[in-house]
Amino acid sequence: MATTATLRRQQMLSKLRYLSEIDIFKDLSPEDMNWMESITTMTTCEKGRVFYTPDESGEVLFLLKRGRVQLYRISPEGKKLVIATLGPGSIFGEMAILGQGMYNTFAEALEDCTLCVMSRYDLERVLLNKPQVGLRILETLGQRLREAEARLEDIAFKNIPARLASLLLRLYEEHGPTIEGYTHQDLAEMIGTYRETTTQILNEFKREGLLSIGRKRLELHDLDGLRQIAEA
Amino acid sequence: MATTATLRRQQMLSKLRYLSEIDIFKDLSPEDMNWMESITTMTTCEKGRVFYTPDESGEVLFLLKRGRVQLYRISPEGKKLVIATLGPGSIFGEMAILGQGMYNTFAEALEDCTLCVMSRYDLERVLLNKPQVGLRILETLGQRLREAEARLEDIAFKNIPARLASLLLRLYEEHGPTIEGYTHQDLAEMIGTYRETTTQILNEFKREGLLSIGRKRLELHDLDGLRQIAEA
DNA sequence: TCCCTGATGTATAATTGGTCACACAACGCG
DNA sequence: CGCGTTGTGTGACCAATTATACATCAGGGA
Repeated sequence: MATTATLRRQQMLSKLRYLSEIDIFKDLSPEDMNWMESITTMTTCEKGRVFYTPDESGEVLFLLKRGRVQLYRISPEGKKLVIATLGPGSIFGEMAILGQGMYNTFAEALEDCTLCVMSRYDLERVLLNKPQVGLRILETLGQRLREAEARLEDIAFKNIPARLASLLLRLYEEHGPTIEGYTHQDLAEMIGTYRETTTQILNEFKREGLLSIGRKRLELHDLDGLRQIAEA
Repeated sequence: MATTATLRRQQMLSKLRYLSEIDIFKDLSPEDMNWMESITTMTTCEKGRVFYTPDESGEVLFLLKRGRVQLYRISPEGKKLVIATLGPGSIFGEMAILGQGMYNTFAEALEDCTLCVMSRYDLERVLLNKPQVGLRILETLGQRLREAEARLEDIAFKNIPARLASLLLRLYEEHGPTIEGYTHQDLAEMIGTYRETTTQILNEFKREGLLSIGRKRLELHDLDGLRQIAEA
């Protein structure tokens, strides 16, 4: 039954991921789209650029059209924790609608990105005129809330191996069995631990035949084994 | 500067708390309100009742009119983690709009509650017809997201004393310097640790003159001291 | 090619916090 | 008032992680 639960969870995550791809504006008419175009500013942002930091106060909403973005926080000691990794179709800076910036949060482009920027005021106008858009936003917000709460549970209940296994399974959903482009450091920041610890656990996993390791490259072999570890 | 940051945070939390009191429907006309009444089911729920469990599949949205509700999850080992404590005006089960239940989550009435229940379908109708309502919901959802992410940060970066101090400061915002009605067990569940550990730390705090302890009762004396501990 | 830098491997001490096992105190109810 | 239940206090022990300190390795650019 443990396995059933995990399976169900995997399916759920797939679905969520799918939902995140939904275009917020997909059910607007062409004229409405034109209107939207006219009030939003479209910008691009090269890979690696940190385009939002806690001190900038701009009350804006970002719509990610292309590329991937990482939101993270930095502890007083300089430790980094990745809060969310967002793909095309995502909305963030939603807190703008609360009249609050993304307190404490940095946003960094993981790839070259295209994004729309809206002011709080314009957002409100759009929402009042095009309720469907509100529904879509509600969906993506709800998704992020669920992910955040799930991670809260993970980090509170699970030990590091379980968290790492969870993470690998999530990455599997996105990338398939070959996960490239992440350093141990990156992985560590996503589960809130040390790079050294991550290396240790990965090697344990390797010893158990769950995966094989290359430079910035992981190959998952035994998904069920990982799922079992992720349970604890 | 550490103190400044904390102060800013406290103010922020106050504001959030205030926002959470907003009535979702406050800018509807009386006729609209009647319409709302007609499509929602109003129920009451006595203190202590667990009125939502993970196995019930009902795709519903709850609107809390009166009382307080606690959302929590239970680990496979039976450990409990409080995800959120909600007051009047809160919305939950929002995941209904995603076509997903509150996976894994229990909802329990901390006090006698009055709540409205809506189906997913009705919710959509309301949102499309009354965009202001969508805005309000977006606000409260955003607030919960922010709280969840803040807790994620806490639990990832801070040690138990810091988390406990944080919690006490949050409770201070709600109850003032005298915090009653919480057992050590309750506090432990909110920060994701053991009752024994909580007792230990509380006594340390007492020794340092930060607070005094009674049965189900805490009296905060040195807020700045607590803030300082909460930083780490 | 050589060197520099980023990435990975490992070992070790120091702590924290989890876990178990009780003793005791306060309250509430018959 | 006595007793069971619930809340609190503490100690011992131990496993998991932190934190620190290097060694090594791979790849890319000068």
